[in-house]
Amino acid sequence: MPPKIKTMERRVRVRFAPSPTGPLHMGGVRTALYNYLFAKKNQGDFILRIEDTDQTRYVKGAEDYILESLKWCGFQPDEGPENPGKFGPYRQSERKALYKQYADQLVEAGHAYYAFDTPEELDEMRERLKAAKVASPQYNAITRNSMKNSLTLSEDEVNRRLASGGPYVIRIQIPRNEEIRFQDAIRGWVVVHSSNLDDKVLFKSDGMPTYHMANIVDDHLMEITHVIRGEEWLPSAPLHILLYRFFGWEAPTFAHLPLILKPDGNGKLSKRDGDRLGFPVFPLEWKDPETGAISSGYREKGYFPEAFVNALAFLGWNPGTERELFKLNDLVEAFSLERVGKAGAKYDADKTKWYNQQYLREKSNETLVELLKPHLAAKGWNVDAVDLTEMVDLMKERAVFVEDMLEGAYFFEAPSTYDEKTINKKWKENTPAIIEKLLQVLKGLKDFSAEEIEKEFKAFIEQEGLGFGAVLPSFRVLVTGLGMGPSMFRICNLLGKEETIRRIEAGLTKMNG
RNA sequence: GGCCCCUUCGUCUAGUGGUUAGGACGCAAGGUUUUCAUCCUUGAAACAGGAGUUCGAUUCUCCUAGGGGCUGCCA
Repeated sequence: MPPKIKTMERRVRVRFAPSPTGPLHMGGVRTALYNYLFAKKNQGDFILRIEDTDQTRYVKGAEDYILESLKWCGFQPDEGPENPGKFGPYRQSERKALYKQYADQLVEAGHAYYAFDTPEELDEMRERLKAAKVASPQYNAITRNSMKNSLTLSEDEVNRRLASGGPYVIRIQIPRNEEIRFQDAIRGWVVVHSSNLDDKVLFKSDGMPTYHMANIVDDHLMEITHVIRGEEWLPSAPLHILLYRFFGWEAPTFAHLPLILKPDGNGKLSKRDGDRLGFPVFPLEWKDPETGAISSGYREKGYFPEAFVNALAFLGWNPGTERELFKLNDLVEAFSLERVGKAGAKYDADKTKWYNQQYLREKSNETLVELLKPHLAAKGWNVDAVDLTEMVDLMKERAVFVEDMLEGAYFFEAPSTYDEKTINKKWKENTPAIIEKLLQVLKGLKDFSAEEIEKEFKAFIEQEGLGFGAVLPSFRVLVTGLGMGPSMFRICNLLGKEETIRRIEAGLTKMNG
């Protein structure tokens, strides 16, 4: 036998398919991230498709929010509503006309049927089954026989109802007794018996397809090769497999991602968690158009996108090495679906802060100055007199966020209060006299460099027979108002001789008074 | 309730049929530092439980427990 000819590998195409029902939360961002990483790793396409088939849940601004979030994170779709490829349109609402024929096709083939039951009748059926202690009350192979549909009604009646223009839905007809199996890229074989599936609505009475229908049709038409989505979709994957089979289409590879869980109690992290847990669940700040309520975002909280993305990537995936710091392009290189875990991961907000600290320290002083400037401007400080590069160099080691460097307020204005704890502990009876002497030493300095100040300071305390602890804290608090901070000598140098002396004199006066 | 998925330090995780079960965050101690932070060193901290397979199971199988998801004309 000749060897099997290996067909040309299809170009990898993945999609991120959020519904615009509000801001995208971090779980959604991670799903988008993994899709992007997988696509880029395999030289494929990352597609954004807006799943807005539920017109009642549409939220204004949500789509823009999604786009902006992806942009902030650094992974933008190769095709999407904003930059259509040849598979458009990329909003399902704009593809509406397309779906009906596929639903009809299924009806004709005997894989789907019309159903006319009202919502009340459906409720009633579920209640009845519940009362009868049926394990899973659902519209299925058993119950559909006692409902109003094209399987139970006469052909005439069905035609009459359809012709009347009255509401109807199209439901899939799940086969009675068969095992549906598929191989998930993350979980291996998943097997479900068809008797556990229900006759899901494929086509709604408002003329829109449901997610199940639209997602299969669009993934096929858009030539999606891999469906990478959250684990919450796992239970409906068999339904999707069945649909591919009924249409006679090749199913894409499925990969169901583990969920991101709340760090406290239990359950998956959800939009509703907002700021309740002490950290944002959204990439960007979101203002609810209805209530005006604001939910904080990582961007506005001062997180770097690379820190946010790095932290997200490591929630459920790891490279198998001990390296922790990966920027987006590093992630692309290292990523593989095989290394995605199966179990849900509790989100650790502290770890994200740590990532932020790492990335902050990695940035150049010049970059940090630029990032800090808007914050300084907001404070209304005159920053011209201060060497900001030096200031940032002093402050960055102790900062997690750019904004933390604002602790160095004393570079721009003399302290108005003095840290009480330091005063109580360090300001002794003889302190004014010591500071007075120190002041004279400083006044006598020609060279006000940090090195020179340090040298003279040390000589001074030695001569006086004092320890650092007896002088420096008081010195610091007079100049900066604080009991802690970076090198005093560098601070003085940065402030300049004149300003340093002025502050000490002012402080001495204040303390004596 | 039913169905499906999952289970290594507090958290994120690496790992192998025979390892001192490794790393990171966090925590604690010590060192450096005038101080805080940084940095360095050290430490405490895990294979859910029970059977089975095996010379040997954290690793393979089954059961139990626990956790999670789904159970809509929502996605």
